[in-house]
Amino acid sequence: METLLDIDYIIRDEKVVIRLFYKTEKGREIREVKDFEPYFYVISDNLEESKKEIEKLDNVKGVKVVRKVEVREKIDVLKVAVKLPQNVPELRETIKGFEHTKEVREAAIPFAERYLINSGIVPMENAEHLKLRIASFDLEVYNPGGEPRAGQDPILMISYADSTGMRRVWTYRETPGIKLDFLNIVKSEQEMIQRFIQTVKDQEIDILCTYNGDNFDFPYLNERAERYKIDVRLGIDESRVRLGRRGMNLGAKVRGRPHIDLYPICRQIFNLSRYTLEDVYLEMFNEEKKDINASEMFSIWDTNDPEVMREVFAYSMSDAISALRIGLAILPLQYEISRITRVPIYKSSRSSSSQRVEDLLIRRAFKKNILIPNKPSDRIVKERQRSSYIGAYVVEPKKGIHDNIVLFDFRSLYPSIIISHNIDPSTIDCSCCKKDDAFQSPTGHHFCKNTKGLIPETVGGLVDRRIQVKERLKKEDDPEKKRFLNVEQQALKLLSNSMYGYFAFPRAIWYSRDCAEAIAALGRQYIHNTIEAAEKHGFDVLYGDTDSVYITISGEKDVKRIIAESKKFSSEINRGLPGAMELEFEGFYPRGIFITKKRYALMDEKGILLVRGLEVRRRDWSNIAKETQTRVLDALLRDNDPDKAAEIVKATIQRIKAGDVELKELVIHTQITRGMNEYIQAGPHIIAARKAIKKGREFKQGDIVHYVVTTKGSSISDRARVVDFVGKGDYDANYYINNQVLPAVMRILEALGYSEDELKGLGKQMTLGGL
DNA sequence: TACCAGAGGAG
DNA sequence: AAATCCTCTGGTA
Repeated sequence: METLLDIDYIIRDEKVVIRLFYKTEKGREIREVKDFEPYFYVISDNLEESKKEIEKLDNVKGVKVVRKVEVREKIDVLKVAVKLPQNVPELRETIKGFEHTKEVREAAIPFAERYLINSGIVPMENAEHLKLRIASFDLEVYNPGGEPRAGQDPILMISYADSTGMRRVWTYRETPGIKLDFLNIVKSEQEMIQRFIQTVKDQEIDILCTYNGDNFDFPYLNERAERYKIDVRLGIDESRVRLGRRGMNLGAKVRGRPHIDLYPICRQIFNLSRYTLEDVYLEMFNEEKKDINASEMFSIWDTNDPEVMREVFAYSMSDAISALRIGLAILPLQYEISRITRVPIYKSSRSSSSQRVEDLLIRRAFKKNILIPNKPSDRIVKERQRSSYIGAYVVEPKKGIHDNIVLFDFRSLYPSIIISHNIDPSTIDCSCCKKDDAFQSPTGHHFCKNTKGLIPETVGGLVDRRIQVKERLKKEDDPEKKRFLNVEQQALKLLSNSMYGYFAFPRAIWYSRDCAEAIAALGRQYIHNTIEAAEKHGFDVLYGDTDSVYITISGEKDVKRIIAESKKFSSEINRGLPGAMELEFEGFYPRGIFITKKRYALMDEKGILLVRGLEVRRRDWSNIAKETQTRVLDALLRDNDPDKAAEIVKATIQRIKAGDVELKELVIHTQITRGMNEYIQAGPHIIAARKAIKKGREFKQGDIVHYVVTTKGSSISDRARVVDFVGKGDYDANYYINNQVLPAVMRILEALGYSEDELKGLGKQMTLGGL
């Protein structure tokens, strides 16, 4: 048994050698492949001439005519084998200029990846059975000037935790009287770094986890190590950690011992207000983790108070332990994505959803002998960005409270449309099929009924496999195996749900606006028809969005009858649907309130509140407003008690006025979505961030600003401050009453049919304190 | 008051 | 570096 952890290539004696980094039952193994040549394809309008011309070029090892699939035809192209991977880009440019060349293809696939595609090897296979050794580490650094500068501020501690149970904090400060079994005091920063590196090797670690290691820990470690002329040789082949560019950010690569940065993964899979290690830990395990404000690290270190130092060492240790625990929880899904897309985990763990879909499609295309299209040029991308199309349909809700609500939705609507209608760039408007009825082609395009497209086949594969996994899941009793199967079905769902968005993504290789548009149009037809049928059936349609419909029978008190009628209805609809499609009875809600499109709340039979779109779901509203809104919803939906709701609002306003609301209830979290200088209109979060920058804090695109509206300043933006610079009690009570709590609760009361005057009175009265 | 930029959610 | 649909806020004229 073995698992492929990483792959690369080296040049030895002017020959290219692929290296496969395996973990086997016996340990680590680097296997070499020496007979795999770099190659690419040339489409030519004169194969003979092109072949002769290309054969004369330096570094070309062979040219042969091969048959490949292009869109829906088989065509002959030239396969050009070359000496070294670096010859590919050179030769591509030369050959592009040749008279008969129409296009050069597959000349931008990285060589090691090319081997992986062609060999069909599945990375991370058996990863769970081989008991991989996982470690995590974390640095604490000196930071007297606010943000630490690696050029001058030393690393103070390195914490380390691994799956064999080893725990360490290395430091070089003697603190008398402290005995902690994980604490290891060494002579210098240099020795600390060396101990860490040696431990990773001695422990034979397979995967290294960090929390933000790409952009902090590894770059910092590298720079500090460089000062001492130490090489951070953590690679299995004794190579250094390499910092590569990944778009705007860095990526720290450890050869053969994949480094997984958990921070970007957490940002991708969780939707939180903050993404500190503490917040993510709380979200995942519902446990508080020890936290020390990083900006205080230097003063703590300088003071060297034994009691405080003990806390800091414990905190440092908890960082590594938490990161390890998060890693162990998150890695199985990452393994699975790596296996399904067949991409090494270092890359797949850092991939966007469009990249993953594309990786999968490229591998499927190779299997089907399809010639892979080139990436679109920037000019084409810009052109594609200009065009838009009509997407999903949203039903105007029947506003207010309703009882006995049934929810139907189409199971995986878009994937099932892609499969059922064979939607693919290569099947669109084929000449072998006739244009069908309007339902089949609402955008005027039709899709081939004879030949399955690459994308429908791929989505079909994912969906079928998911059905099988779910079947196995049902029969499985072993909880561990159940977990693996559940992760597998999650990964399959993730990928099949990304396919529609991929079609409309301007940088996609298999971009097709027409396909995206057709999928959306068909989606609208299915939901429209369902709504129409529901109304004909005597249901009241309360709301619907994209693939869902909320219905009830107004005046009907008999819940059993409503549910029975609903089930009858869905099976009736399903009889008329194509194979892969299904309308599901999703749930029953005794009570609910619809405010506007995409904003509503439901209470289920267990009394659990389900809220969509309202302020309580948004990170850019304060907790005080969100909490109050939740309590008001609860009073209305559970207790049917508007007076109680009003009391809640009054009490909250009193608290705000009294000035004793905690800052953390008042913080508003808003992301910086563009460059700090690109704003035409800067909102409060940008103004707050600019003020913090003047005080030495760093803010960049992608960061979330955590701010409070204080009393100092004229406009709201003027009054907004980053929370770390706000003193206790320094908040603008009027803002939190009039711009946070009241709007959030009024919206709900308004939908209940309170007259505007009543509400104004309520609001005004409350604002003025005439309670 | 009307409009726009900006943010973030739903599905 | 997935799409569109939609609501709402705060700034500006």
